[in-house]
Amino acid sequence: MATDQSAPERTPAEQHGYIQIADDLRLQIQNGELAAGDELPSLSELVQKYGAGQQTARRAISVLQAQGLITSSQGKRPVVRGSRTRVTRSNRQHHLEKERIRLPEEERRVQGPLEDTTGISLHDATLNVTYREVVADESTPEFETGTPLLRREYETTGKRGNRIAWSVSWIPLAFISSNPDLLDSSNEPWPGSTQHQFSTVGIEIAEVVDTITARAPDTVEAARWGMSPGEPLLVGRDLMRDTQDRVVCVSLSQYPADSTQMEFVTPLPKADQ
Amino acid sequence: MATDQSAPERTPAEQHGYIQIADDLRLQIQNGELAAGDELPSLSELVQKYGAGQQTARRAISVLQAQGLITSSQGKRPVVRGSRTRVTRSNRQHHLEKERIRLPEEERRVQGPLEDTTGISLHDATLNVTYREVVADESTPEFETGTPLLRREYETTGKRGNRIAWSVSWIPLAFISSNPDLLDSSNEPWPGSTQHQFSTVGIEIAEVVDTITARAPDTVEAARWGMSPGEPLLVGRDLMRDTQDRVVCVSLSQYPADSTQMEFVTPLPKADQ
DNA sequence: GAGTGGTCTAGACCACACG
DNA sequence: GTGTGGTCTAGACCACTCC
Repeated sequence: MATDQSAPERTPAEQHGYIQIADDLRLQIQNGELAAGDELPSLSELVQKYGAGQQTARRAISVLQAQGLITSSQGKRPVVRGSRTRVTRSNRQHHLEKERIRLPEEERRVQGPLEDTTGISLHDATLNVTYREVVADESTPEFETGTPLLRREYETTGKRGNRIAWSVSWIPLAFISSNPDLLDSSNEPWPGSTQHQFSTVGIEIAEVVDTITARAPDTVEAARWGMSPGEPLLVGRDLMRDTQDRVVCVSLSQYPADSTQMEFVTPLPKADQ
Repeated sequence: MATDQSAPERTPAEQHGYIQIADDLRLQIQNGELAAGDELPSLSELVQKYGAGQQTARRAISVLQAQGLITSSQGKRPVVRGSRTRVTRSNRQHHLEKERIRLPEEERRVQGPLEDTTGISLHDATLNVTYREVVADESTPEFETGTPLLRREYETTGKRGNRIAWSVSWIPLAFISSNPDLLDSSNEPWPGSTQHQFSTVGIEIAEVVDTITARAPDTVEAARWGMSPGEPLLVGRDLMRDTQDRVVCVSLSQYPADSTQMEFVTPLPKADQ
């Protein structure tokens, strides 16, 4: 009976063979029986141990990979993934940038925005900036459709062309056209933050709203970031409001979740006595 | 030649058949040629169109599923997933809770923390609270190992037993043992927030730090939340500091990324003139 | 060269949806 | 009952790693 499905292993709780194998291995990983860096059993060992076909064992492995618990590559046994150290991206930065606005340019340059947000020094990375004039459409619902915008795209890539950081921002041209320097991408990296750029046209930022969510990357995105399967992409959409309560800048940024964490500090006013 | 791999379709750019099929369909989805709710071609149609084996076509479908672009179920063709509306979880809440502390109990009860954070009314949901006394270990690195803690677990489930919200928090017993009501889970849901609970023992919260990341759920988690494949889990770790700069509470919370977004508002101090 | 995972084909049975 | 996806087996070639 070549295709007899009623294998003796099957229990009502664990309906499918590949899930049973995957769960068994998963528990070993979560228990610590298999520690980070350890090798998993080879496919043929799994086939023998669980009495399953090779494709079933393969599928179990691919489930664990999708859950981000293991990595696997050709010619080598699958390996238990360790937790990577994450770069912290904090909203404390918003405050620091505001304080730095009034420093002279030399001091503002000391540590640029790239180091701040990525923790990576410029020696190993290339920043690529693209400015383009566009009009607001459904991708920028915060602005009325048709509003002329400056679209600035920042991509930081590592030595091997892998993406390290990426963001886009949109600013209504009307707010910044009074300072032509702001429209010229050859002035990047600007010594200071977006907040400082706004200060040169008399706009003061009063509030930043960050909205965070996450999603699975598609094939192209995963390849660009060098992400391993099972690793989500953190997606942030930020919005800056000025002291007149106008939305002056919207930005979209992405980070691989296994190497990034976002931190938000909320100071609470002291209770009045 | 049954196992001849050099199919005419293969180009150097698209090395593998299943990736080629998946990418082709992905582009159709991202272009809008296939809109949310539309059915994908059936497996046999894909087999015919791409001249591939059925398993290859299946694999392409499973890639799209892992990317969160489609849903698929037995007996029906795969369907393009629409973007779900997300519940916003905001740090504005931290401020609001602080203001509510001094209201009389009846007014505090008007809208409970559950509605605030989940947007779901209590009629459709069940809140399950578990209190336990534990000691600090490696899961609570913010406290010295061995410190006695109160561990409070909150699970909100929907009508069909599906998890809607979940969090755990740890509080050093020394801070709250002076008010025995705080140690008794039958007082839940407490009329007001954790901030209010601390106010009953003379502790005022000065700062909340939220740290956000994301990861793929494992089999059990995905089943508990009723998450579809390819949907990441947002994980938050929050920390409350009091006016004496002591860490008084640590909590861990999880949400399905496709139905949740986190919002953080950072007000910036006005520049002094 | 042996071990091992990655991809692919061919063929089968089962479970579910829909008319 | 027919269509359709979900699971499984058996067998094959390829690509990579390591000795």
